[in-house]
Amino acid sequence: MRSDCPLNYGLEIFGDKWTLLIIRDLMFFGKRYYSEFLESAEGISTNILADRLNTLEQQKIITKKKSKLHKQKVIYSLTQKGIDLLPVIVAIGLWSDEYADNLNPHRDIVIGEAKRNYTQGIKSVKLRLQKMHLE
Amino acid sequence: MRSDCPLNYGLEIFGDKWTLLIIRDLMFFGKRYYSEFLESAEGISTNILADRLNTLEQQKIITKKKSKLHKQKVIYSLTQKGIDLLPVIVAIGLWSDEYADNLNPHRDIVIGEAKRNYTQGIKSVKLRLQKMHLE
DNA sequence: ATAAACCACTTGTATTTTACAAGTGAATAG
DNA sequence: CTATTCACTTGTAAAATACAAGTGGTTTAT
Repeated sequence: MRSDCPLNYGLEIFGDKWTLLIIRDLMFFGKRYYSEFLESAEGISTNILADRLNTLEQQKIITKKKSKLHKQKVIYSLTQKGIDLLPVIVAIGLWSDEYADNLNPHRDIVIGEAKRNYTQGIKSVKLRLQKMHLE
Repeated sequence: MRSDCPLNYGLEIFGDKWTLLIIRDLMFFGKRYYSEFLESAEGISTNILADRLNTLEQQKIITKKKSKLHKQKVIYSLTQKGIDLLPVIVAIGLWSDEYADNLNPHRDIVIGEAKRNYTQGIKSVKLRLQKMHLE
């Protein structure tokens, strides 16, 4: 670790161009399989995806388990630590909504209530996520 | 741009291990000079710092101007777009407070009121920042 | 039963980014 | 006039990323 600054702690884990996109896919788009992450618009490559999934598992932000129905499929899920990244993703999304043009508005994902004061929105989406990712 | 996702917009600009640390230094530690950013604990190298400062200026997140008192010094300041990154930094900080050990608590920077619902905290720090960075 | 396709990766290599050390030129201090 | 400060730039080695191809089990189709 480079310092004891909390911002730095986060950045050392997900300070890159891909990690939070994987979290987003788990969080908002309900993706769970390796192949599903590959389909996302940004076009992550296979080795980078494998690397990030491993790091996220080590950091206990996601868990990995084999599907019992399809033995060759691996199911990735968010842990509580992962779900708690929601405010980070929301904050970035709202900032981008404000300053970028021609984006698919973040509002559609976070829902209107969250715009002004998104604490409540975060709580409700969190609850939904906690139920959703049991399998 | 890799996609029209708002999260991705943000990540393409500050999705790395250094950019938000520079914003933090401007925002919380009142740093304004190139040499001051170099002094931070994480140890950014000179070429990376120069590169990030340029990108941030292009993105209109910071402005650059020569000091009138010291002609060899350059003053960096946050624009409104930069100040509005506060919620992102706060969100990362609070997450880290929750999940990392032995960190210098983010609370000390964001102040107690911000913990539960940091919207108000964000507003007050924002106001201070807007006044502070006029020169 | 066998072949084809699927799935989650791994491997190899070229390209890009980062880290580290040193250097530059203008400005200021002694 | 000399030394130091300041904001960088440059060169190069090391690391990370991108792209293409391959691997080894698993499931599907015939």
